[in-house]
Amino acid sequence: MSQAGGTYHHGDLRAACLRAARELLEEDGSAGLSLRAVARRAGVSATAPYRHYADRDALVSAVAAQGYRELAAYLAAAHPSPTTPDELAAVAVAYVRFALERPALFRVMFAEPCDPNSEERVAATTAISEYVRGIVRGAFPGADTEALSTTVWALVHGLAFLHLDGKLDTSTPDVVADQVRTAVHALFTAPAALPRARA
Amino acid sequence: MSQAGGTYHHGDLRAACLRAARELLEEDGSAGLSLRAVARRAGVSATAPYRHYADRDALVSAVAAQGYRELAAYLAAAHPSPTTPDELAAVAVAYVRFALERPALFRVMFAEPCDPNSEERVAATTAISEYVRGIVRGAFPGADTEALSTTVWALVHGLAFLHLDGKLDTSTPDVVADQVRTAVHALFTAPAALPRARA
DNA sequence: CTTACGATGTATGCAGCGTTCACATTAAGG
DNA sequence: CCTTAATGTGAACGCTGCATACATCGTAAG
Repeated sequence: MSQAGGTYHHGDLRAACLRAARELLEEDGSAGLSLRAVARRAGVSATAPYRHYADRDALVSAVAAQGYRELAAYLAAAHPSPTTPDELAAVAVAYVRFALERPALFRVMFAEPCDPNSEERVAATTAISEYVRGIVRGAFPGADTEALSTTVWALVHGLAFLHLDGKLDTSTPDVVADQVRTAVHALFTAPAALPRARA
Repeated sequence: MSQAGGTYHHGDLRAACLRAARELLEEDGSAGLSLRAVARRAGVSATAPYRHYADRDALVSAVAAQGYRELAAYLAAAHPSPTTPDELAAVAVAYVRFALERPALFRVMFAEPCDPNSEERVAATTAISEYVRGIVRGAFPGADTEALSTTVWALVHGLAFLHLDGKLDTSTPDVVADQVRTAVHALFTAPAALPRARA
């Protein structure tokens, strides 16, 4: 099944479309991600992808979901289970670096109106949300997990987007990393004050 | 000049296109923002807008720039020159509310690859950047203004985006406002620790 | 072995989009 | 009044997403 001769049936068009979409995304940005271009790259007729994706949005959602999974892996690789502020900052740096290394993908993941139709996409996003929550819970058992998770995720996410939009200095990766570390440390020098936050 | 009969020359097509674009954005989201739709709404031929905007991106940039100016005014209206954490939190709440009230516009402003070609757009963004810096400088004279500005803007910006993408609870405006206030206060209970941040 | 069937890919066609170009109309100034 | 530059029009090109009807193939029952 996985072996495709290449005559009429492709073999695994679904995966091939995803691959092609990722490539187009990196090459031409999200503007170049068209179903027809994907089909061309996969060496298949323009309408063939519709057998595997209901419409363009479905393909985009699949790409986004894959991006979420990769992001989770990327963060986990930065540090499996951070507890100290330094370790947490390392994960934050990884988050921003992920965004800057795959800007188009990151935009597809977050900057587009996310329809709650795609189960795959929703699952992937809640997974990363849980991941952040888990980290905060482990690192700051006394704090209001919910509020603190929101705060730290928002901070890191905002840093990623502002860098992506050129609103902050992105001259070198080191500069970026320092900005992120500074911001995260600013947050966690006052964990004791948080537990009183509203639910 | 401003009075247009309506015969052949429109009178102020440039402004009319902007208005139409804003309306389409609110009605159909950014997907519905097409040059042809703008032209139709302005009661003009499909190619007429090209006399005033080089291409679609130029129109979008103009819309974004207008959004930036409105955002600045919106924040200033929340509090002219905040100094206490509470006042600053009020501005932050306004920022997020702006995003949630005009989601499509906010996405156009930030979620799209911002080409540095549009002078108007760059000017508007640096203006708001300076605005944030000014607030931080006034509220926390002893801190590292640059780092702290980055941190607070990123936090608020991230909150806005996560809310926009449905990653946080947006059931009621009050819930949102509380989340924002909590996050901002978490930041500013530890201002004394910040001055040692790198430049 | 044959045959029918479901899954997969193709061909065609429609409407909408951004953009270009040649042309029409008009307001403004010498 | 007549020229000129600015502004709006119309047709046309290639691209897009998408729906529909058709072709091809693996497979499994008879």
